[in-house]
Amino acid sequence: MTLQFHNTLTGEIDKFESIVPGKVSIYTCGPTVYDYPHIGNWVAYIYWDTLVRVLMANDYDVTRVMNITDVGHLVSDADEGEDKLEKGARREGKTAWEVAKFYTNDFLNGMKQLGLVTPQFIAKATDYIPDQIKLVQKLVDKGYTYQIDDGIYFDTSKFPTYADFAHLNLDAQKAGARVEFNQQKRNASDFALWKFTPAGEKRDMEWLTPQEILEDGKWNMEDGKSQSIANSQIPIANSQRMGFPGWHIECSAIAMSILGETLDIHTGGIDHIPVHHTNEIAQSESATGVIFSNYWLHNNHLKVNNTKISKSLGNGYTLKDLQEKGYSPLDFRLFVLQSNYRKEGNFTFDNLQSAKNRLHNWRNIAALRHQIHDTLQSEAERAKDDKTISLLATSQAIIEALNDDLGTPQALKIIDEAFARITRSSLSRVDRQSLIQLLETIDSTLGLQLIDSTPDISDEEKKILLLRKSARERKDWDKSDELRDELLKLDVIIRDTNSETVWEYKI
RNA sequence: GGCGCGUUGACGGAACGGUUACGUGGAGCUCUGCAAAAGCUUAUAAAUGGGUUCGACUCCCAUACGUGCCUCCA
Repeated sequence: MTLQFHNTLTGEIDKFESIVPGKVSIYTCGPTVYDYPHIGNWVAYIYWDTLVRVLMANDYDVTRVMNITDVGHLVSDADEGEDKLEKGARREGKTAWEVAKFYTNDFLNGMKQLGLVTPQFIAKATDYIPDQIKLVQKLVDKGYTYQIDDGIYFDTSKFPTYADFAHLNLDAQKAGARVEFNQQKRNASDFALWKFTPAGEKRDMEWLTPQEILEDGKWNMEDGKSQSIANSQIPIANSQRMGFPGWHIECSAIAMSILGETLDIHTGGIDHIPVHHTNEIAQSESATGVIFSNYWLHNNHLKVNNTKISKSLGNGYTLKDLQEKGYSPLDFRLFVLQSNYRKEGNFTFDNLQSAKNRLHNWRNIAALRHQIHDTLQSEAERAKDDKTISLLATSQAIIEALNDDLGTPQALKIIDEAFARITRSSLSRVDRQSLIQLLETIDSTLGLQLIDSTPDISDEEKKILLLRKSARERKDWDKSDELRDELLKLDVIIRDTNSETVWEYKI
């Protein structure tokens, strides 16, 4: 099976081909750091992490960029309303910079807990202000922009394919819109590239608006009239017009600065299709004249108890909430992998429990590697062994399942079937090396850390096991049960099969 | 008001125009020193009504319900 993904750009499952053979560039829309991420946010990062792991399993050299939106952009697509970071700052009595730093660290910590591969570039928007200005400059120079009272806007009517990506019906949307648009905008879909700090305000995060991106060195004053900055009546301070980037410009600027004008893959949530990604495409392709990204992958959303997660409803659990209820980030990771990234998921604690149990069972399989010895049989004999052969084929089957548009549910099924073959057979017939190899494949593609999370039992515990073995051999059942209880207290469960005794983790 | 999506068993969740998905949980049986595991069995699976077809969970139409975007949010 070749590597293929559902591409929003074409609406089809497309065979993946990178621009440079063997190398792939990916841009992932990252978090806005003004609050704790909820489980719905994490779903996206888990799926895109799987994408990266699958590409690596196919021997691609992956260069991935994820932005951190640490500059306040506005709360709505209409470029109106309160700024999230400034709002968060007020809520917590901190500056926007402090808020951004705090939640950036929290996010990075969450990534670590979930076992997400760190992107090669984690780009903070505030570190790329000059790049963003440069991109605005380019669009100004090419005539794609216009300036109104509150900022510099992109004229979407100058990008004829604007509606194509999201299959928008702009006229119908305008007619049905329930929000009022900024009356100065030429088209309802026009968006801000650069916003001016409102007169008389001081923001925590603001930068000097370069004269070059302003129209003829003029700007509209509050009375709506254009005045020249050369006018000596205007105080010098006013000529230093402060501003900040619009909502969409950072992703284009960061992506192209680091990865070049055309990316292989751009990822994000489906909610980004109609506005954010549509705007990214418009501004990027207007500036460069070449296609911005060859593949666009979008993850569906997660619901909680069949209702959507939203900040305003306050039903978004955080990783910490899950941990307080006894579920680890990896339990959640397996829960997420149980469904396809394009399907709307539904989170309930029952479902999470189901994933937790599944992971626990898998860990007990992984622990078997400590309990079997390297087989002494020859290569020829090993090749004859069904179990060995099927375990080796399983690794390849997992990768092929994932290659087909990130088929994580199918991959999990393959793992279950392979593990079932192991539990059914006598331990002496399982080849240790091929089990380890399978576990390594699972960990590298799905990030479940089966190997790291399943250490061997202690020497003390092994000693008890041996004592119990001899007690059983002389049919001293009282002693045997006593030793079994002793191990249970140490969180080791044992079970006796026909030929041997197997230990498992209690938790 | 405009545009779109979904509806599979107790729960989660796949594939597929005809063949047991798989997992988690429940019940029963077998095996077993006990326990556990495993194996086997089991519970009216495809929202509803039509249509196409030799045959539909799978394709088409309608209805119901749910839900998403257009407004924060992945």
